[in-house]
Amino acid sequence: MLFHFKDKLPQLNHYWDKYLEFQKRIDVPAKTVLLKEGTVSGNYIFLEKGCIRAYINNNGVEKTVQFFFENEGLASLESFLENTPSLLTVETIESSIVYLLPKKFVNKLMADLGSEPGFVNMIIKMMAERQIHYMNEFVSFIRDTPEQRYLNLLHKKPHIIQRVPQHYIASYLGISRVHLSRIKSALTRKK
Amino acid sequence: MLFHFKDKLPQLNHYWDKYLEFQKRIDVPAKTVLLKEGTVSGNYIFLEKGCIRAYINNNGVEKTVQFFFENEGLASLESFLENTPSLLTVETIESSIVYLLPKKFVNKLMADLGSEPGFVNMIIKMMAERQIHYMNEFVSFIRDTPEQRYLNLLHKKPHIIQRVPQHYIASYLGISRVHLSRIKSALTRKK
DNA sequence: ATATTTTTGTAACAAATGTTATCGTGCAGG
DNA sequence: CCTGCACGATAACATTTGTTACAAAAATAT
Repeated sequence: MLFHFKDKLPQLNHYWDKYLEFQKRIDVPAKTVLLKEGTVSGNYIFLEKGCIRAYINNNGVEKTVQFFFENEGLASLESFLENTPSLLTVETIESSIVYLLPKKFVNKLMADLGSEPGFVNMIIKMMAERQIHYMNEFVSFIRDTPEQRYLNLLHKKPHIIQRVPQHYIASYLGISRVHLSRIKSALTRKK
Repeated sequence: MLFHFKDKLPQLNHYWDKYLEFQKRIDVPAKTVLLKEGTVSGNYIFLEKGCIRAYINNNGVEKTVQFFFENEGLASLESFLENTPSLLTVETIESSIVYLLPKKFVNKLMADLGSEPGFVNMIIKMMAERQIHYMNEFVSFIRDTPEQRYLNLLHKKPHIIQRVPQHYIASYLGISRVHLSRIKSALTRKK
């Protein structure tokens, strides 16, 4: 659904640079919506500074699906590729600096680079990585208890826990914020 | 993680045919393990007849992740691409007829077809579809109650419910088989 | 046809998780 | 320096879901 991009292809920096002029650099406060659920994704979003979350709104209840930090890029893959309305809303958590690259330039870029040796393999590898990422998230949801999921996050992505407000993390873990509080206090008591 | 293959590329049937001789056709009874958790995936698996499930074993408890039916193919993408041990076990539900295509021929096939016009785009599109599939599964887990997930399955993939034993479906929905029974009886009472 | 295994339903109880409400803390904006 | 507001902890209670156990029905093997 969402995929990283720019940082995966450092050896093509000279290509990226050709597109820099088409990007719009914007400086936005916290809680700014960059892509709204129900609209068609028009930009590839690259995050220079700050912190973003993607969430799905289920009759008033927001369920966070993913977090993004410095030097990560994203697009709603489904919406981007198929011009369908996005299921997700993308919103800043902190005040952030982002670059927006309109879709038509992304398409041009893909066309330009299609013949570049190794480019296609890189794209495939990138996509495989994203797929494996979601597969693992999915399996973890099926297999692990919320406590285990919290501990996984703590060990594998401590920066998320340090930087993101706890109620967003709770919704990312699929639990209520009260329950996450309980899990945390149970863990400190165990130690 | 798992991806369909052969049925997506009918216009390349003459290519596939070149590889048919390398495939092994086997006829196996129900509950035959085709790929065991912890081993490296060595074959692309194509299902001619029957029914297969992929599951992950969590200290004795099996969690079903996906079902496959006639004319669907699969490989543990992660294990296949990266030669890592598979997280999943793949096992027949009914007695089935499957074709196994060893990985080295799949690799050869990819190399042979790499220059074929449109082939790469097709691969990318296929992978995007798989990614969107897992994304949707993932979102559904976060967003929907077990009852909603059951109803989704009932409406969108009724063949699964008709054909697969209920306790596998329960584990696919992420709930106990008792709870699925409760959901079903609650639904019939509502009607 | 009979025996055996698999699958399903249901009840009773236990554990996990959600909901609502309240309180305290810290931080951002006036 | 205040004053809200966002955030997090906790308690009490409600609901959901899991677990275990048992029985019946259905499928499969002998």
